[in-house]
Parts: sequence; structure tokens; C-alpha cells
Amino acid sequence: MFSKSCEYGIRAVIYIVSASKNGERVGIGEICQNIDAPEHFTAKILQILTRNRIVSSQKGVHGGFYLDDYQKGLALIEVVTAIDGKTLFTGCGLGLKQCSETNPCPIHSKFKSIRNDIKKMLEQTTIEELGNSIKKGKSVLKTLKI
Amino acid sequence: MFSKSCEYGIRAVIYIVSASKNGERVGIGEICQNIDAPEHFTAKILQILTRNRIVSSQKGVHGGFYLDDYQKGLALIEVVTAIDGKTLFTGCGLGLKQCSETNPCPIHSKFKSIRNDIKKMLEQTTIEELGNSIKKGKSVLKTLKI
DNA sequence: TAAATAAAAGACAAATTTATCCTTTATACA
DNA sequence: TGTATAAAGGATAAATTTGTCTTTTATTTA
Repeated sequence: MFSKSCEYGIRAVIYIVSASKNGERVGIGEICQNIDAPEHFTAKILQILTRNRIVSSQKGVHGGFYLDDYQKGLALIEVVTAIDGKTLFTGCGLGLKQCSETNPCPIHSKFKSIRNDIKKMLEQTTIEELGNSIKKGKSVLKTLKI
Repeated sequence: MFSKSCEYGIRAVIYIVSASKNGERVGIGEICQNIDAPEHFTAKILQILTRNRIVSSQKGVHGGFYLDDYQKGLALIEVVTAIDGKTLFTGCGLGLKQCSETNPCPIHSKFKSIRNDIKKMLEQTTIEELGNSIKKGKSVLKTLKI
């Protein structure tokens, strides 16, 4: 469904929001330890998100990543689109380039409603909401150690 | 959503069903021309499907691929599972290995209903049904030439 | 202003997916 | 029975995705 990059990206933003109290910044090392993701690779994904102003960052001492109030309110679809593009919501299920309403692939209409559901779900879910779920201990972002 | 392999595989079986009249066999060359797919690569995918008894094949003169009556009635999920496995229906949206009802990722429940919808759709759609849609000219399997 | 810190960025490597080519095997039919 | 045909299978290559390492840039603070 999502690429590995996107999975890491989503987990990272959720962790940042869940971990930074009062605008405190979170370092890439801490982020990756807490979401079980490769550090340098995830750093590059966060670079994409900062360039797209979905995440904020600060270099130097006490630097790190954080989300301002506006960014916390962003929907998950912003993260997904920045990393994986819009193919998941707009592309043909069978990979046809010219699939459309007037020139549909055999699963076009059935696929369309699923695509729309995915899109709707990602539009209606905010980063903050998912961060709160982590804060409250209602969900996790990494495999539990035994 | 689906891998390229799976897209080719689905398009191939639909074409075979739509093109083979009275159990006639369809060659890999004809298949690939009509679904815009690389021949040798698609051949390997059809090998997977024949090994899984989703498609039938015959070597030699007048050989090729075809689907018997039972196979035509198979649901699309058989094709997808044979090629891409069950990850799409069972895997975690954020890629967590131990995501579950009792140890959910932040989007677990929202994702679950979408996964189920995809599964249901693939279970309810038969290869034959899609082949008929092509036969009737109601849908296409390749980009139209201008 | 210099040192320490942490993100940004560039270069490179591994792994996986996608694609191609060549040989082998099975089948039909002349 | 031999030849043509077409799928099966093996080996290899290209492309993309994922992952790592090193250098550069910006910022804080002593």
C-alpha cells in the first residue's frame, strides 16, 4: 500500500508529535530508536517533509524536528502525498496510464470506491490525533521488546 | 497497491478469458500485445499462475494459455494472492510486524476496514466477469492507440 | 569567536523488483 | 519418427527502492 519510505515518514511524524512537549525538538536518533527505522534513511525522508513544510527542523545545539500548531493539524494525506505522490488516489488499479471514466479498465469502478475511501480516511485523520493516541498509550509505533 | 507483476498477471488472465473462444488457447505473444506488457516477464508470471492452477497451459503446436470453466469462476483474490501474497489483506498499514488488535498501530482500526473492503471486492469479483466486460467492449486492458 | 551539535546533502552500496535472453522440455502434426 | 511450435525454466541485466557512510552547513553556547 504505502512504500517503506512512507511508512517510516508517517511513523516519524507521529512520534515527533507524541514526544515533543512545549515545542521541544526531537533528534533523528531518538526518533528512529522509537519507531524502529534506519536513521540515515529516515533522515532523508524527514528532509522531504521539511522541504514540504509538513515538519519543522532546527540545526545545531538543541536542534531537531518538531511540528508547529498548524503542522500538527495537517492530515495524513499531506505526508503520504509528499512522499509517495498521488498515484494511490489517482492511479489505475491495473496500471493503465489512460484509464478513465470514459475509457475504464475492467475494475475501474470497483477500485474507484476503494481509492476514495483511502483518500477520505487519510484526509480525515490528523497527525495530532494519531500522536495523541500514542501519548495515551492506546497504540504503538514499534515492535514491543519482550 | 498491486505490484507490476500483479497488474500484468491480472490483465493477462482477463485477456485470456476474453479472447479464448471454445477453449481455444492464447499464446504469450498475443496476450502481451493486447495488454501492453513485456513478454518474457509476463510469461514468468503466467508460470506462477499455472503452477497455482489458476491458469491452464499447453505446450507445442496450437498450445498456449486458457482457463477451464472452474478457473474462469475463480475470484480475483486468487490471482492477487498467488502473485503478491496476502500482505495487502493482512499486513499493517505502517509496516509494523507485530501490529494487532491488542497491540495496534495508530491507524490500525481505520486501515482495517479499508483492507477488508479490498479483500471483499477481490473475493466478489470473478475473472470471467471481468473477461465479459472486455468482450462487450465495456472496458479496456491497454492504452488506446490514437 | 571557536567549539560542539544536529540537520542537510552528496556519494555510494545492498536489496528487491522488473525486464531480457537463452536453453530445455513437452506436444502436435506432417 | 522427425520437425516445428510454444510453454517452462535458468541465467543475467537494468531499474528502482532501500539503506549506509561521509562531508557540509547552520545554529547554539561557552
